[in-house]
Amino acid sequence: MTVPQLSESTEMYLKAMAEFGNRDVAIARLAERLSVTPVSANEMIKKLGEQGLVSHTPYKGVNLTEKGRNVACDVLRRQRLWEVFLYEHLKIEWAKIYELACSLEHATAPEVTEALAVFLGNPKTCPRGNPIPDENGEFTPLDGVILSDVSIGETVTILAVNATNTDVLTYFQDKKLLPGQEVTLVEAAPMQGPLTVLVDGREVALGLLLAEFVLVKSKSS
Amino acid sequence: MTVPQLSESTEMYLKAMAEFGNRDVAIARLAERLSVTPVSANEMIKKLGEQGLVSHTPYKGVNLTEKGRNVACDVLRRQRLWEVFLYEHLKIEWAKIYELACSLEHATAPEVTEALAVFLGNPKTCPRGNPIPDENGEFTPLDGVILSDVSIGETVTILAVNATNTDVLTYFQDKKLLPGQEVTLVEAAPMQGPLTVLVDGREVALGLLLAEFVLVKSKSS
DNA sequence: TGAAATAATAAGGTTAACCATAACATTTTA
DNA sequence: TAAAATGTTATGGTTAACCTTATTATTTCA
Repeated sequence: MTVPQLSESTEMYLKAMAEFGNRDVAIARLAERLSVTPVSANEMIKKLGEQGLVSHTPYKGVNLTEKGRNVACDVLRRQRLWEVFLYEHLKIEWAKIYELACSLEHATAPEVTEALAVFLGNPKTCPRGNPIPDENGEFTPLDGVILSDVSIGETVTILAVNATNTDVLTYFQDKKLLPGQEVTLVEAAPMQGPLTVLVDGREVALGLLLAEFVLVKSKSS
Repeated sequence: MTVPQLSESTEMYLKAMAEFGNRDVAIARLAERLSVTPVSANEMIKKLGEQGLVSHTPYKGVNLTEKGRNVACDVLRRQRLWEVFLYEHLKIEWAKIYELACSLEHATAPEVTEALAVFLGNPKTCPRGNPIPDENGEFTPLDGVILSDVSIGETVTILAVNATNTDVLTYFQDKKLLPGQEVTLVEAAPMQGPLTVLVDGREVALGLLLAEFVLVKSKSS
């Protein structure tokens, strides 16, 4: 009790936008991601705009303002620190930590965030591979490409898995598509068909939408 | 996100009632404790009654039903486990842990609660001295008396400090009135005047309302 | 026992964050 | 370039948990 200056809902909108990257996002995409109707998202974006947290260009999309981005980075920091704790210390299943950490993040006072960071040894990345912003909101974005942009035959290492939905994460977990894992792109079916990748000696078919969640690093680069 | 079946508000009402002990509590007391108006508390109690969580006898008070008590014990378990974590592992100041743990408790899924208990080594008491219910909601109530019931000259050990307000807790912390501490009752001023207790070689004056928060164990018993 | 204190209820209001439906505006694309 | 798709706004509605200001009921105690 008595943590939030900004509502949980506000934090979720800002975090979702940050996860989309530093670019204009269609309100409809945001709405999808947050499981609300586009109308609701529109209302909310209007309020966030009035608070100077986002800027919305009609028919173009929304993006975070600097103020909004600062808040978002703080939320991401809390989220990802809790992910580390749940995974490393509580031994909770990889696929579940995103959702569980998400609940905790909104209930976390700054004091707890910083003490947690110290306890965890100021980790740089979360178990899903994403960088953890430092106390000033700074972090080095991952340098990688999405799996669907890799060429056939190439072998790459997974840097991060950016899904947030537990079912999707469970699928990645089952297929061993986890950060650090080496995968080889075997085939890309035509007409937006699935990619076939070789993971740990086994072939896995991945729809393009799923493949977009996977950020990889070429062995060469 | 996606933790609560019962609202945070519901959990707070039930927890507060559990903290009052297994007895009828005046709705006005509850309202005070939760910082809401008696009218609001009445409305809420009515709803909780409809859900079978509490039973209210007009002009007598409210108490938890068995169902309500089970929920409350679960909330207390989460609360107190987080207190242990914040105090023992994150090294957060004793006086602040109640409030910080309170925020976290409502965002904690059963899975996290149990993993946390294991991580902490299934502690039996929280840093404020209160027992932590086990996963079935069972716990042994403390066997002690409140400080204001101790006789003059007696030396006792503090079992628990039941305050929940951070300012009050800070006061106890400053005066070293913490679980495990030995204190001697020196004087009880007349007309509901303060108690004077000897703590760690220093005399401390404690209003009766404050003294009621302190549960102690006689050296003899 | 009757007045004061306390408790309960009634009535009407607020806020945040949703929802649906419908109308209107702009952009994309065939 | 017009129709389809997408995005925006308008309108009105819901829910939970609060609030205030009465009014009414019960209990306590002088």
